Amino acid sequence: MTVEEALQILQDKGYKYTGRRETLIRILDREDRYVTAKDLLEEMQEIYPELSFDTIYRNLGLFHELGIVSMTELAGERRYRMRCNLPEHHHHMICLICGKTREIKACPLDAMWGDPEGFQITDHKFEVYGYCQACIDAGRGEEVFSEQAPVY
Amino acid sequence: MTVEEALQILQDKGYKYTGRRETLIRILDREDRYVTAKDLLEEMQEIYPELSFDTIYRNLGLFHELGIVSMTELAGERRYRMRCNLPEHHHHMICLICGKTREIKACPLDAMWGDPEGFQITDHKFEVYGYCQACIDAGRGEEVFSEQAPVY
DNA sequence: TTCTAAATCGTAATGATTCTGTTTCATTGT
DNA sequence: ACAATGAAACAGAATCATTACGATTTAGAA
Repeated sequence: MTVEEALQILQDKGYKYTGRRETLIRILDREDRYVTAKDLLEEMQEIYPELSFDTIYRNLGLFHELGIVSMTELAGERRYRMRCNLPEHHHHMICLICGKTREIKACPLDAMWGDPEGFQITDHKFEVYGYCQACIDAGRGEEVFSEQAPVY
Repeated sequence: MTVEEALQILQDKGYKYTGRRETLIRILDREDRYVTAKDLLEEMQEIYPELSFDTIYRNLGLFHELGIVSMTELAGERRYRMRCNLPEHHHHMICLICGKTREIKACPLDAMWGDPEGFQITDHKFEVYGYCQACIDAGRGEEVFSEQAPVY
């Protein structure tokens, strides 16, 4: 998903253009990895110091609804990223340190034959977690997700 | 995982036996599906009216650490269940209405050849969501997870 | 039975997310 | 360009799940 495509979607659906929305989309695009609402707020506040969480959440909610962003939970925290542009259905490897992702083209559901007996499938999640080369090389590993959110 | 096995693990690791712990384990075992901490508190309070959330979370944390319970997030809420007893690694289909699970023996990672270039895998998640036959037959669908936690 | 550390209680703190009332602003029609 | 309209944003409070803390109780060992 490019910035332009995202803005186009908003316009097509009749949502208003605002500088905040465009900026938020640009930040998501630039980050290109899973980040928290707080991360986004802090980046937004460099430009709009008065910006409130409300605006972040409201827009993330809208963007998610419109398929502009993806959401997942890592180490007990919700994280968001610009939905990636690969048109085909696919999955991701996610770096637990920096949140960057890498595509996995195969989908395990393809290996199953439709709905199993007595269960109607509506959705699924396949995510592989670990460390990306950049984080390994940089010796990172204790910073970002390290204080592993309490297990419960 | 049976109640006895769970209690044995606690004893082996030197944790104290308490009626509350045993009761919590028995409830988890009886439920045999993903439930919220609140669900557990309410069931526990039928027996121990004074029981606090602290006790629920502290024990769930401990149990999770010891591999007695599994945790996942459905519709924005953390849910817990007694870890199932299948000894081999496997995954689950999860009913979005009642939280019951069904095993999937295959693991998509088996289809991959070790770590991909430049990514060190530490963990993964594969879950299939939908509706179980019992919930379909009972015409459920609007109750349990229906007020879909806001998308964001 | 006594002692000690662990477990629990009671309650407060935290932190993320959501909501409400008011104000500002983008868009549309004049 | 200007005013009207409704959406978006603001400010701050409310809510909810989760975690933390000091005091008390209890399990298990001596």
